[in-house]
Amino acid sequence: MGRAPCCDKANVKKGPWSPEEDAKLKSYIEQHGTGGNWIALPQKIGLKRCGKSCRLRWLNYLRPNIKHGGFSEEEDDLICSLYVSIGSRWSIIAAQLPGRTDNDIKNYWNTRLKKKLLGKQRKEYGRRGNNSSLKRREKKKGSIAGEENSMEYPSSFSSNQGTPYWPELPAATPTTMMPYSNLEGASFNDHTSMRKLLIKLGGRFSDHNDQVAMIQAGASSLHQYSNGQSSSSPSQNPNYDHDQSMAMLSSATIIQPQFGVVEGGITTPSALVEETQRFGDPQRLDGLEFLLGDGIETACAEGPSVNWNDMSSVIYPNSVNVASGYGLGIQQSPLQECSFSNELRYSVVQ
DNA sequence: AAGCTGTCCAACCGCTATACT
DNA sequence: CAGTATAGCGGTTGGACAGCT
Repeated sequence: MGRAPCCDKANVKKGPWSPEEDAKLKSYIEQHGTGGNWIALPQKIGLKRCGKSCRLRWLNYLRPNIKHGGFSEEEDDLICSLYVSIGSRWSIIAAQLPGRTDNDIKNYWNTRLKKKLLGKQRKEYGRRGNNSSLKRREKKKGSIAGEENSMEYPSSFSSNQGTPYWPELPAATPTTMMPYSNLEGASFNDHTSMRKLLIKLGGRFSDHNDQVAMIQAGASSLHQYSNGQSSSSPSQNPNYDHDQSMAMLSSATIIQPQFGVVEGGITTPSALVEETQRFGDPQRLDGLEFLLGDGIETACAEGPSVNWNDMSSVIYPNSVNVASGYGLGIQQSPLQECSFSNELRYSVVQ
């Protein structure tokens, strides 16, 4: 038996909000606050709306300082980076983007960013025109499961169609792992938001090192686009190529082949699939399947849940070393420091 | 001009987590 | 500790709109 509905569905208005409803809700909350009870709120102010609907309307539209549309490139990058690091936890991502709502970011990702990334990725593949297997697959595309499928699962990452294409990356250097510190308004140097983020993630990341590793993953992906330039902030680096960065975020930075196979690390898509199959949490791969190929879906159909750190470590093999303390062979230096904040500062010494 | 198609986004739905009794 | 209520989250839907044929 299911739980009782949160409100009387028959007497509740649905659909778009009228300006009058907006005004009522807004003025009440501005004067009295929510009272800690959204369910009771619509009755108090005479709105024939579900409490959940009121909450959503307030949070996504009426709340002060809400920004709509006009995402900047830096915001794009941050969203991509965080998505790659933590997946579709939109509320956490939104917490790093002042004035943005989780719904907005989610919509933006689903309607634009995902396509943008895929577009860049395809462009990248296209640039490598000599890739004969790619050509074959492109030719074959029409006969495979239709255009939608090819959109979701770029052929070059398809695990069941021959050798996967591995983008080449410059080896990671300490400079490419510089902390993410210059992104205006959404920096991980924002101590408070960082703390909140960590607290929120606490339930999923079992210890401090895991948390730091995860965040480092997100931070480092932003700084690897600079191709080893010492000025690694997008806004500071005169050679920063946004298009290239997006393409790299979509492919190269996610899986880093230069690390090779290391103990405790997984560095190929097929290894990722295998590892995921072992731990088996398809949810953790949601949205990333387009990076990995359609083998994922069947590979992850069953099995117990796995901590996201498992995925994070797969995607960022350098980070897993920080978190778990093995596979040290791939660390860039004996002392690796992260300066998100004093409290989060850490070091790893072999 | 009309119909079709694709895109965008507000809002809903169902689920889990958390708080409360 | 168990049961229930509420908050919050992420996925999905459907309508409005724009562009194309």
